[in-house]
Amino acid sequence: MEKNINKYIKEALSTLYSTDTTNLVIPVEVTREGIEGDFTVVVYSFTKFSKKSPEYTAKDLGVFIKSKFEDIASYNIIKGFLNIRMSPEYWISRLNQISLETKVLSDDSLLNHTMLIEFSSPNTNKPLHLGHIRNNLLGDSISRICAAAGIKVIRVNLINDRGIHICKSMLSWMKWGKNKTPKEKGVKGDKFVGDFYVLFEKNYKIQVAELINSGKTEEEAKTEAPLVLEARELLKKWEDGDPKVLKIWNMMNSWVYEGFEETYKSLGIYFDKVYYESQTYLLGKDIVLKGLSEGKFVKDPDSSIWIDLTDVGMDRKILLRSDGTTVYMTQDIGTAMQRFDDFDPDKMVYVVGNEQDYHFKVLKNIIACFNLERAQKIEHLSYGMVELPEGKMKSREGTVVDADDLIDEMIETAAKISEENGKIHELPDDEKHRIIKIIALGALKYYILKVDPKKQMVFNPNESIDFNGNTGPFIQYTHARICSVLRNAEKMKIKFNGKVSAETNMVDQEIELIAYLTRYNDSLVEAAKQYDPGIIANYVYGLVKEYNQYYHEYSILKETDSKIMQLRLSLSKNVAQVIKNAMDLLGIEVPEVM
RNA sequence: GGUCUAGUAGCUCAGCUGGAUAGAGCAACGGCCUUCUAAGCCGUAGGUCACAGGUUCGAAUCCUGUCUAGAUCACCA
Repeated sequence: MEKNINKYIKEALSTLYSTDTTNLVIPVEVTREGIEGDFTVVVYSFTKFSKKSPEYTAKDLGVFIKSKFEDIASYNIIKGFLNIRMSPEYWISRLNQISLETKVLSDDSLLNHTMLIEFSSPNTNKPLHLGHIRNNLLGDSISRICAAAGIKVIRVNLINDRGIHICKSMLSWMKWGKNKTPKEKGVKGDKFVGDFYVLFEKNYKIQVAELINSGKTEEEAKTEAPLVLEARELLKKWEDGDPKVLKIWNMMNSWVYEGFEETYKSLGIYFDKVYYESQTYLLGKDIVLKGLSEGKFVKDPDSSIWIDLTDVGMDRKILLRSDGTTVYMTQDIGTAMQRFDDFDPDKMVYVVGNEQDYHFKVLKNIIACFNLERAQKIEHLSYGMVELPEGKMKSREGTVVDADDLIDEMIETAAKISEENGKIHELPDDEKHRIIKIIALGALKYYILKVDPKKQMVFNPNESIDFNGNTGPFIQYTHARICSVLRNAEKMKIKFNGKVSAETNMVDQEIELIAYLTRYNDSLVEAAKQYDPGIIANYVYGLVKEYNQYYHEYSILKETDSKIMQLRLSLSKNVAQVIKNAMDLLGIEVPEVM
């Protein structure tokens, strides 16, 4: 909050009541609407030092700081609340300071840290869907936020490129693919492979039904269906390194990666390093075997290997199957250790849905068996699922919202709205498309990122994402509008010297805007600490609302007092800059015309 | 059954490390474009902050219990 107020109150407390203020937290807030003042100190907790009523305590403090510090213009007291008004000179100097500031002042607890963050982590048998979009956007935005707060960020993707699910797609293609490639069929690579996965499931289901009809139980049918047996055989061949199988595997995966790459590109997402499960699962296996020999794990009579976590209130968890093949956890152990070796980060953050809370608890415990320090660096950024109004998305019921389709729809809507309301008609086509895409993605990203990551969120595909109100385009629009004003100022040969005179008359709204601008740093640091882009989204929305009211009420370019005009230009310029910076943290671009 | 999340306006969400009168947007209704971009601004209406206790000067916020919803506890990933 406001460091000066903090300091002043502490000085007042120690002088007036000889309070030891070293570890004291001073509750300073922004004064609420409708009450005179800029900051409010809640004094109830100080009555134990003053031995006086809240009102008298507030009065003591008010008198002290008013007489001692010239920043303080006035104060008033309502019950236990000391409302402080800062001097206009103070606010103007703050505004001029912002204009000069380029670097964000971060928190010591964040600087010089290295953070490795894993996000996206797709399977190679399905195209990306709405759930992945939330994951990707969160990972991207948090990476940006932490980097802006002074943390060294390494973005990592982990591709789940092996396992029975891949074999199903492969088998399906080998049987019914007629040797066709995505290019020949004109289909995006990940969709192409995904379709074969669906085809497999379809035929598998038919086989299961037939077996049940011929008298098998459901469980028997599911494990004995010829297709699933073939898929297992394929997996075995893959693990044995059969060159023919590996060739198909490589080919199909490369199709998928091409498709993913396209989706990442349209979302504006990138990684510093990509890990593949196929390259870490054996390392995980080695670590498990080592752990077994060191007595950390136990081997069952059927020779499956387990960790027993009943001491810490959890269950037994399997680490290696009885046939010696690896499970999901095995590779995650390997990947984690590999990354610690590769980058030695201070924090290792996993952006993974909350359905895997238990998995990461167990992972932490397993890593702790080998290296306690490393285990403590692991953090699971657990985010809530995206649900449809009817409930969970189910691929079987065809209710999955495809990522590419959603982006395309957003672009279509943005184009329509721009056609109706926008000012981009006279721009060249490619520029027009660029801006439409910025708006479409702005709407989508803001919609998803403004929600607290921890919370489950509902997405209704029938109601398109809004472009009015608390939305990305609304914020982008305000930026474009300010840019327009500044362009006009230039046309009118109005000079903006970048500095506001200390004698400028200000209205309350102007002070409020300055105060809002000064809070950008706090939001950034808070968002970085909590891994919550929603804090940034809320902040920038509030700023924009405030500015729009002001913009509506006061003219900038028609102002006759030149000092006031400089103030308004400075405010506008700073608001535009902060919008740009804040939206950048969300991975959203802001257009200068729209 | 155990564990973990969550429940705030018709809908989608803020607010939650206790502070003053619980906020936005959407949807509904009514105003404001010959005036810097109306994707905007102003107004009306909409609430037992799931419920019940407790803690205290003060509780949407903290604690306990209950109800509801979701997740998880696999030789799936």
